[in-house]
Amino acid sequence: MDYSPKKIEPYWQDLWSKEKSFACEKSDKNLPKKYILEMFPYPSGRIHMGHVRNYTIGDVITRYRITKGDNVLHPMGWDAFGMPAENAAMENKIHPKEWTYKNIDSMRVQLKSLGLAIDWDREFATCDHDYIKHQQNIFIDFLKNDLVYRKESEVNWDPVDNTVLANEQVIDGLGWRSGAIVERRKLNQWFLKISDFSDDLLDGLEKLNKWPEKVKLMQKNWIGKSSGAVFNFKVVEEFSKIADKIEVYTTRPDTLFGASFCAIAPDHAIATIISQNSDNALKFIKKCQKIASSEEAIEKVIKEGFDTGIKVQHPFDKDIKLPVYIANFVLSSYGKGAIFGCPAHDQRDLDFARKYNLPVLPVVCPENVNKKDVVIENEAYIGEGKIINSKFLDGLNIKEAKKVAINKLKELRIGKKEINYRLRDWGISRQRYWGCPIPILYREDGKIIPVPIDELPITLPEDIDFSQPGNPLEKHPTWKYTTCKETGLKAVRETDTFDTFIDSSWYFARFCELDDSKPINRDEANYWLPVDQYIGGIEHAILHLLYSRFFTRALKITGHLEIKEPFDGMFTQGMVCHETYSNERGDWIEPKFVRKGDNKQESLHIDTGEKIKIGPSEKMSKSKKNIVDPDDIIKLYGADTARWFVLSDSPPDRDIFWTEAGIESSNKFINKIWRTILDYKEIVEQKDIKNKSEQIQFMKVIYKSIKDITLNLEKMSFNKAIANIYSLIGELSKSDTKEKISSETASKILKHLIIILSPFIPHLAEESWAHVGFEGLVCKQSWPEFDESFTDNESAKIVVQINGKKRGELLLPRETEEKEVVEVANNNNKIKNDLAGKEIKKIIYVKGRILNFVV
RNA sequence: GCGGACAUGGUGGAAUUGGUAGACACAUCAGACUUAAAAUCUGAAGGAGAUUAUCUCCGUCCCGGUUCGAGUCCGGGUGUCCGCACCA
Repeated sequence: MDYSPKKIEPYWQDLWSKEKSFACEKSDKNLPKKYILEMFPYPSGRIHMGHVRNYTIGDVITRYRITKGDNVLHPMGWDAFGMPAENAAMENKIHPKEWTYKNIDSMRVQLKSLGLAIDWDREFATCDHDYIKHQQNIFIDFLKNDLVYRKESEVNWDPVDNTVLANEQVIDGLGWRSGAIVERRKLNQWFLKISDFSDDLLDGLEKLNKWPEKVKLMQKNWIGKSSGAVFNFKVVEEFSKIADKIEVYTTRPDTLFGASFCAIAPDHAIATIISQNSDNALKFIKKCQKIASSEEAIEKVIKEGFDTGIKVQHPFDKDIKLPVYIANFVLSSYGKGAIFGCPAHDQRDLDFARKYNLPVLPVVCPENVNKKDVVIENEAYIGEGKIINSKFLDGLNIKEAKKVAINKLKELRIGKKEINYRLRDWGISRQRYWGCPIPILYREDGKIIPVPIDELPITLPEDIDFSQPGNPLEKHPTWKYTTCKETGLKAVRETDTFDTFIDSSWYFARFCELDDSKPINRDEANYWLPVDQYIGGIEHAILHLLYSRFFTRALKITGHLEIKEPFDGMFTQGMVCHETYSNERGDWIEPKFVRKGDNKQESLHIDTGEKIKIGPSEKMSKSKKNIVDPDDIIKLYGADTARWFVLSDSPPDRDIFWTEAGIESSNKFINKIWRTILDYKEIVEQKDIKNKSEQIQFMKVIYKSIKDITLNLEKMSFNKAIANIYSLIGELSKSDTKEKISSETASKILKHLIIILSPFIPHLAEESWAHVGFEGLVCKQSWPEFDESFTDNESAKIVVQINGKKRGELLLPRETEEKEVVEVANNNNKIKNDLAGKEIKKIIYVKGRILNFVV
């Protein structure tokens, strides 16, 4: 009987669906719970291999936990708002809503064809009116609890299209559609006070011990807590009309005597004043505004400054006067938007000082270097040392000098110690149509008020025009005009929509119960949350996870939740990569159009016969066309084979390289499993009795495998679990094994084997379970316990080393004492020879492992 | 530019967390079955060398260090990938 995924996979998918096998029970306090969640997908229309990998990993854990007897929640939804829908509207004249829901429908079918153990009863999309309603409700609660405010903030502005651009739409400083030079422009926008939680978000990381260290480190650096000082530079008298002081933040108050200039951000208040009287300053500021607003763009730009002519006094020495520059690398959003530069001990300041011929005075002397020999060439010294050239700070180390300098600033009443954070408040306004409307009214009397709760949801108008650039909500003839019910005054709606990160910051709580009456059902959330295992790409390591952690805290303050941390366990999976192919004209070619030539050396286009150049394996992307469509793979090999491939070989947190050979070999092995099961079924039916002592050996094989696979599953080492299965099947399918195994042993092994396989290849497992004649569904069986009495513990291979080099090995009982092992080793011919004529200085023995002679 | 990660045979990876480097696979080669091919089964295999059933040396990106012992720990470097706040 052939293995036919085309027939069996849809059959079992239908059955699971009909029987609601994975619809999870409501909270049952008597049952241990597990909430397994993968990051929900953006409904682009087609699933890609990254999805297959992500959801397969989650599915294996889900199915495994079910067999372990847990009450498992494993839901699915859609992160449905976002720019691609608007782009599709502009390019293909299809309404974003229609486009999105169509995509959801086709992706749901695709996901179901993977055989995922998902509770589809809890499905929702973030663009559903129901979800919008609750999200707007939450926002109003945040507003009432003082977690929201409005301020001016910069955006990328395309002066040709008259529209706001996302960072990804700015390519080398130019708008992606118009090609115009992008400018920075200030808009009034809504912000969430995430920075109030900086310390709490930082401290919370320590307790997240089921998170990857690298993710926690990235978040820690992102929050960027630093200790330093704020203080004022007094502006020299003759410029006092412009300003009397400049406030700066520094983490190096110890280097203050090495200061040779001050620099302010291009949008600093003083820069604005200066630009009113200086065309050159204005020109320079305008030039700075042409740099895109992303931090990356600002940091990469060549460092330049504009000398304002203003001078400030050194706080510790009135006679030292420093020039003030407007500099393109000073960020107004960090610290005070102004710094002092100490070129000797900061590379960026040094580069700047060399460019504008500013003095470079070293004030830190490295250990073991004479004060006179400290010379700064083209490299700033940022290491430890003793302070020099700094009057009252001389001779102190950096740490002491910081303290003394801060105390002095305090004494002079011009500064103080300050803790600063890199994390800034979360700007949530987007000038786009396809997002959740921000429920705010601007009343004609100037008041800004939330929309009354009973008027929610504020939904998007459907009759919109995408032929004009800009936000269609702004341009809609009627949508934004309304009246305030309470006062009867005229009002205008907020036409900005929420950042889509808001949508994904609480969806995991919504899955606990689709409660009509409120966003989050507290009882259900209390049972299910936190998510026990969250799984997603490393690209979300900072923003999405940090926003969700903040949101959960904010939801606690507003009474929606009782916890602070949403995700107890976090796992970041690697990307799916594929070789890139291009023809001689440099066009990218999809892998399915490439075949090997007759000599196997070259690759050819399947239709045209053109030679194809093979490039390096990179992350699958539409732009390079190095995509393999999961649908094609499932049609050709079946979902079980696809699942098997994405789990095997590479560890799940590393990148995986998709290859034709790899998927084919997976398929071959799946077939081999099927044949082995059929063979064992026959053995069971023959009812033969075989040699008894050999049966114990076979049971040892299966129990050893159960142990290895279980431990590897617990560690999420799916590639190793799969290697264990390869070994097991290899052992079981040997003709010798099949001859000697008894009917009874074969039956026991078969039962364990199929259950073990079920999380990985659920369709094949279900089919074999039924085919062999076991009762019920395999997905509802209990995971086999491994019996330690069958695991071989008695003997051990002990490696004998001389000076750490392997010279031989001995097979001895595991518990053998050192004395005895040395004796056996000394009687071993080879080791005796190797030791001959050498003086043994020391013997190191690690029980059951290694014996090392040091000679 | 800043922050983070990774680097082991021809290829993907394993190594009990400082104790036999290369498990398990892919590709390759040889054999069996076959008229033949495919499929399947069996076996070989890091590199170099020798006195070739065996043994020796070299070998985990590069340079240096700690240790009886380093793929694993420490310092320095190189390369590749990810994130940088309006992509999701």
